[in-house]
Amino acid sequence: MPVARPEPQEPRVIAHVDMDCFYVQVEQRRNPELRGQPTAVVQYNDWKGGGLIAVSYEARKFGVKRSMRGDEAKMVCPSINLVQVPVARDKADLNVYRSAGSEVVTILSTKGKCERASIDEVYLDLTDAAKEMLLESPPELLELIFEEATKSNILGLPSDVSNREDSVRAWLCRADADYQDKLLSCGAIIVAQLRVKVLEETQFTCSAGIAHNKMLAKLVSGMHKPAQQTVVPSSAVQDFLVSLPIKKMKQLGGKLGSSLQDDLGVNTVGDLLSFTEDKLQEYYGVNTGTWLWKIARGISGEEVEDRLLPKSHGCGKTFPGPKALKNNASVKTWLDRLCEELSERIQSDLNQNKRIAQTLTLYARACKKNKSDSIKKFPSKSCPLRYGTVKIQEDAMKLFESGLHDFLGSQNTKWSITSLSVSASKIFDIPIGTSSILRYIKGPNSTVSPANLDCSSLPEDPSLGNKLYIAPNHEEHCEPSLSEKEDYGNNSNLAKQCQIKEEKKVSKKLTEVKGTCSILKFLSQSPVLSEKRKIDSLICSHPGPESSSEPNKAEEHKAAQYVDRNKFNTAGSNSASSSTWMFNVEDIDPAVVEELPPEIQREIHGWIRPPKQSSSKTRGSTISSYFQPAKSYSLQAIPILL
DNA sequence: ACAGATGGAGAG
DNA sequence: ACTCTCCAT
Repeated sequence: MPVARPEPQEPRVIAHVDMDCFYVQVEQRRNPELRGQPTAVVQYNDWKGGGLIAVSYEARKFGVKRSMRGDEAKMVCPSINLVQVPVARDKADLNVYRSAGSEVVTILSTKGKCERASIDEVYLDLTDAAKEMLLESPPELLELIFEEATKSNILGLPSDVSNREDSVRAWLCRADADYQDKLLSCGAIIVAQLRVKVLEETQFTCSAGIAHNKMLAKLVSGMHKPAQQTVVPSSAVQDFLVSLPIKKMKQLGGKLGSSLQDDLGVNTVGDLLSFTEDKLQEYYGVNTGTWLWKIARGISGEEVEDRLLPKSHGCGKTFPGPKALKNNASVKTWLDRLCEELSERIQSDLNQNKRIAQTLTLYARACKKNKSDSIKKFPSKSCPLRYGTVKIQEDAMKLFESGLHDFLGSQNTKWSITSLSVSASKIFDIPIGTSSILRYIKGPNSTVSPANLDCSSLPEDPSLGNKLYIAPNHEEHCEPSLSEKEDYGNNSNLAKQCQIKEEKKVSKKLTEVKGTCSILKFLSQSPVLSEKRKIDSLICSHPGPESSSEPNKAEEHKAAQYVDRNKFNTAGSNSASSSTWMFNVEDIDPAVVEELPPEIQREIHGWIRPPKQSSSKTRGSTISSYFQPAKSYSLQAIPILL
């Protein structure tokens, strides 16, 4: 349910920028012959020509609509070009569109706060930029108003005049405008500039709405398309809203909008005005009631978030009709593919944006061939996200089994899965200072790089367990510098140890480092390092954090340790060119953390999520707890930035 | 059952 | 914290 936000007192300048039939434009850039042609982007061609997900404006003239089938489109528009979405791992792969969207965001985020609202839409808060322009070069003094800006559509301004651009120019420059409208004029000019820049640098056109809040900006960004922008002067708001069909309002396109129509007889936003706030709260609760009352008056306090990246990553596929998955093996096949893609995407998010996802969720839709209660939904399931393709695949499969268990209940009927998806959410920036762990290990001013770590003479004897050897590349390898001393204080056990060892074994090439087993294990296991090194000798035998509390999983965990030796091959598959390494919590020995200096400990604890409440009460059944994927890890992943 | 894929948000 | 439902494109 929508909720009203406190509105800022100061007038704002907000823009909503929407790419015109974006996927089509991306394909047209790739193949310029498609420009100016009726074109649609379609996914999966095999059934009735595939489903349309973007339609060019030339094709729209023929009545081609999104979510038509390719065959239908051909019927109404025989000359249409149907371009297929790229396919990877037997599923649609939208990555080309995602990165094209990023190109646009990069440009649009240069003039103020920018919120990526979707793959092809952003909100901008241009208040500051507009104010600045008003001070330094107010439109009324501008000799040459920016050409594109004069093509704006100004709500409330007669548009059927012969010299439209002149009247727009006059409006943008009028000296007697109130402060708010002057800011909007500046906003319109800035947006026009941005749109031209987007076109120049990406070849993509877009449309935009400029208003005092997000709601109005969004409402009008699509009013004049393609490649146009629309301004909403505050004086035009009321007239514009009164006649607006209620369903056109964002958030009212669904059931709430229908309820407004069917239950209250509200068909336009104007109709809403006759209801008091109390009355609306009575019908729809205090939150939604207040929100409705305000939006009817064009009031929306929603802020533009400063966020250029998505909050989650998901990938899924539907298995309609006869394609439904009917056994565990086929589910596993598809889940593995989906997880592979998801893993790649969170890995590149980590590498490129230094962000970590914490939660893995599995969604599915299922049918029971039983009879009556086939309306029952397949429950979604989440668990801590562990990096590495194989881990994600394993956890996702466990989530599926858990969900299926709940879905079937006690019944023992046939089932079929019509849709599967996995998603990674709760994504956080890696805290600054993260690299201090590696700095610490490497020592100050060290030029040690993974390649310098000498792992060629690692002990063959697994019983050496917690000892690994690292070759310093110069004497001061472990000597804390002045700043490092400040950072870590005097109780730097490891540094001291290193230092002592260094002094003792000054003649020796290898320095023994105690207590850093897990971290060094990680470093030495990285594919960046050596491939010939014996992995077996590196496997530490420290117990997993959950093995004591969940005896029934101890064995499983032990086995997993050995299976997991491949994890870095997948988690860091492109780590040769990457600047980030990941390892999972089970790869770090808690005892190691205690040996680290407080500063480092604090850093690590900053990444630790409080452990979940003991699940033994809520999940009493042995069966269901068996199906639970790893839940007891309090820390899923630790990044090391190089 | 948008025989799609992806994303965001609020409520319980 | 997890799950469900709704909404948008």
